Amino acid sequence: MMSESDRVDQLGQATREKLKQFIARIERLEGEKAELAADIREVYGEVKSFGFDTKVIRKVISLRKIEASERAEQEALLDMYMEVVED
Amino acid sequence: MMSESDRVDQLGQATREKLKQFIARIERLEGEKAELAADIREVYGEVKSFGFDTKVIRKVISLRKIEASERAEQEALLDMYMEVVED
Amino acid sequence: MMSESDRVDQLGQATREKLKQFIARIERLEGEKAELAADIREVYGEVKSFGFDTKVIRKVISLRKIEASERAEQEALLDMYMEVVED
Amino acid sequence: MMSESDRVDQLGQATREKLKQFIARIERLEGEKAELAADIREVYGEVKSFGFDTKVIRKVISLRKIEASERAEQEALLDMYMEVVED
DNA sequence: TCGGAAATCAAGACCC
DNA sequence: GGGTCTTGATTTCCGA
Repeated sequence: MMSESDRVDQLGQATREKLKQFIARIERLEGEKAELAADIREVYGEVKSFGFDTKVIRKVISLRKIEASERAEQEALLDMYMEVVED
Repeated sequence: MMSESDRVDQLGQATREKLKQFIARIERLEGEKAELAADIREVYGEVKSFGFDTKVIRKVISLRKIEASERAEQEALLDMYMEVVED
Repeated sequence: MMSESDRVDQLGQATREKLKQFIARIERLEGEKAELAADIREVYGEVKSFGFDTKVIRKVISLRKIEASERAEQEALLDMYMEVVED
Repeated sequence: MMSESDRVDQLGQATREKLKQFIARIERLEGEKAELAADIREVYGEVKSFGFDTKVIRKVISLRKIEASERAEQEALLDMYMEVVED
């Protein structure tokens, strides 16, 4: 059977290059995402040291997220109605 | 190396029986779930043949689902406040 | 601008009633589907507490599903042959 | 019973302000995080349209992540040794 | 009906 | 160790 590296060798140089670029882009984006996650954790740390209950804060934020998505849904629904009217 | 069937043969009869029962239960439940999915698709078919726009209906239903979860979140938040008061 | 509720008001009473019924039916079916999903999750819980590897069980079930659909395909094929013979 | 808003009113103005700031910061960070997640999804879309198998790419990336953390572990170990030598 | 895009769901990681 | 977050897999959905 053909080994993995043999197979990789058969990829064109350009293809291999493209592959490397994709991986690099994804890894960079994931790195930034991980940094943001760390930042968020840090803020929660501050929140706690300030005497707030992080559990409640989390719940508030998740509630607001749901509210936002409800607004988005309502707008989407309204847009659909508008289209009906326009036609 | 020991083949899969040899290995299965080494399971006790009772264990094998139990395994078959689990699989049967899951398959039955998944079958029922699939039936319900088919029923839902069918209702959307009726909806469409009735002249309603299924896209809108879907949006309405997802909005109502979000509303329900918002209510749940609000209750959870309220519960947390209540605990604070009780303590 | 005409509000959404104004527009809904313009739907005939019967149409509105029908719409409500459709939504109610779909929501009921989706509720039942969600219950079954919960049941299935529960069975997997039992499976695990029984010492089986759920990952393997999942694979077995998906294989059996594929086999079943293959069988169905083969039967369909056989039916076609049969029709040819009959005709 | 005291309403939620009554209770919030009892918080000092400064405290309330601080709370709002924390929530705003977290929501902003989460927004950016969500954008990055969308970007990543987009890149995977490109990957696919380029003819690569995303499953394989994902596996490569997760392997590289593990390798990176192994390297980090080894460096940490090496640092420990170095400290011992230095002391 | 197929294929891709999106939602959903469960498992694993990870932090507290 | 409990709970939350994230990821990966599966399923579902829609358009072509």
